[in-house]
Amino acid sequence: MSTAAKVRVRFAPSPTGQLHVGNARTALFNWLFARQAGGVMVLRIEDTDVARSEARFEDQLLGDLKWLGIDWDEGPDVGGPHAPYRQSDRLELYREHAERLVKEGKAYPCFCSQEELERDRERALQHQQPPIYSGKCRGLDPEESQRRRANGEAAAIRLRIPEHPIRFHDIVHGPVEFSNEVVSDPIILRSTGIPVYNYVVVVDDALMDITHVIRGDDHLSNTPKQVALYEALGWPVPEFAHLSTILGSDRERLSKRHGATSIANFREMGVLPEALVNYLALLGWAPTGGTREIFSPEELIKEFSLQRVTPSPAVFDMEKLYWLNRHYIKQSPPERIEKLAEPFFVRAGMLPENLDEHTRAWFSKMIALLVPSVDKLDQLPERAALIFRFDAAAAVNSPDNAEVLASPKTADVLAAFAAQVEGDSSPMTPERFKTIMNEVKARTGAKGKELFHPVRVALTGSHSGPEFDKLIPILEEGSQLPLPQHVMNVRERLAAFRAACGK
RNA sequence: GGCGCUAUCGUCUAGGGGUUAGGACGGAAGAUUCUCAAUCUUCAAACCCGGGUUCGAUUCCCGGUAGCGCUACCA
Repeated sequence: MSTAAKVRVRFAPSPTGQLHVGNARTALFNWLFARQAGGVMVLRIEDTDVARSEARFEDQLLGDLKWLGIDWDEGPDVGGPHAPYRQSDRLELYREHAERLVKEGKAYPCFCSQEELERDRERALQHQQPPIYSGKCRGLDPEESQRRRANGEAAAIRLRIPEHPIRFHDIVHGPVEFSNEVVSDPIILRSTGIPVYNYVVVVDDALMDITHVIRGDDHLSNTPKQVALYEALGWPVPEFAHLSTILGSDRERLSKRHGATSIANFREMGVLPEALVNYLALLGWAPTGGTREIFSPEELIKEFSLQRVTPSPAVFDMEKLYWLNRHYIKQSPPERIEKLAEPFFVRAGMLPENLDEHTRAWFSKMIALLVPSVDKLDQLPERAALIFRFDAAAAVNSPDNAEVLASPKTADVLAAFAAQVEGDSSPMTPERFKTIMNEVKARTGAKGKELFHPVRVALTGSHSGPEFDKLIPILEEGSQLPLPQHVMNVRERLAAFRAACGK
């Protein structure tokens, strides 16, 4: 291939379901490669499997890719010089080239019935032989075949596999060689006239001038057939790059069984797209030196290299994704996180549909308080339970609090704290809280944990939690806001807690 | 069954004929804080097995094993 040839890659998903992380990673590597080379990214929809393809999946697919920040220069939605970009719209093309191959003697009609083939196959398997096509119709006289077809006899079209080993180059695996003995003449056009995937993909890739085929390594074993097809069709063979499989923690192919696997799942969990992109890039690829982990999409475009892609399969590690997600959440402008987090709170019944100015300002403070402790945005409402769902009775009865509540100083501390709070109706500010605590400390002699833990339990229901300095204003201001769920302020909490203790 | 691909800490990986085999996630410990989270510091943790080549293999070659994939008128 000449170096002047413009890089053209394609991502060719089937619209049969959600975009899976494995495919997303393939799309990403294609995109990174294209953008780095200043090449063209093509999106092609492989919808020849009519039974499983659905239009709504195609829309989702495009949406998921866009969400990840992956764009394309040619595709079903934007068109392009090689349109159409949906295989179902290209059927005529496939038939045309198949007939051409037959005419040139590079392919031939096969009249074997499916039952017959199935029998052969089973027999071969029983005798522990490779179940390859017998070649029965290979030697049929072309004119005779032509006549039978003209008479309406159903025939599939098979490619004649050459009598020599098939070699090709793979950027991540190096040179690959397959013996032709094991690649029996594949069917390219079914007797129904519907073309077969391995054929279609070659016609499309060739006609779309794809220079680099970057895809999952489940296609590696299909590649010899495809190479034979390119050669039979008289088209240049592209470069290949077969990406390893992504596995689950049990080293089995990643599936729904392993939890979140679709891009939509991650989006709904509150994983940021740049975190997912960064993580996916690191699955199977590492930069020179191998020590850097954080990459923006722009940096990935600069650094990425197919030559540095590992051939070995990688286990998807949710913890590392979370680490990156935490990183990007902290890096983000707070307004962005607030905006993304808002729906989670609305859904949890903690926020109204539309926030007024005061509520928004308050919400912003709360997010700042909660955000350091979450892996993903959907954990925010549960972290906010200490603000929205204070339950005095549960606090009193919780085994986690038993030790604190049984501690000798606790009763004194709480009594002194209550006396201070109740003896003064001025607003509860962090400063006032501090003053009160100092007073309680002086009166009871308690300090450190024995001072703070009882108060913490009484006000939040737990002996662990965020700093009071930040928490108190959120409680106080929250209690003034018209929220779907009332936020109890310090006085309310204390009263409820003491009442619960009394029982 | 055949063919193919793969094999470095638990995980993602760097490296490579002689190295203290590096980084990151996670784990552990410590610092900090009333506590949790965050943050910082430190620690533990790996070359699948067997042959060969070689003065020397984790690295190169062969075999084994294991995992995965393909073996369709699926994609």
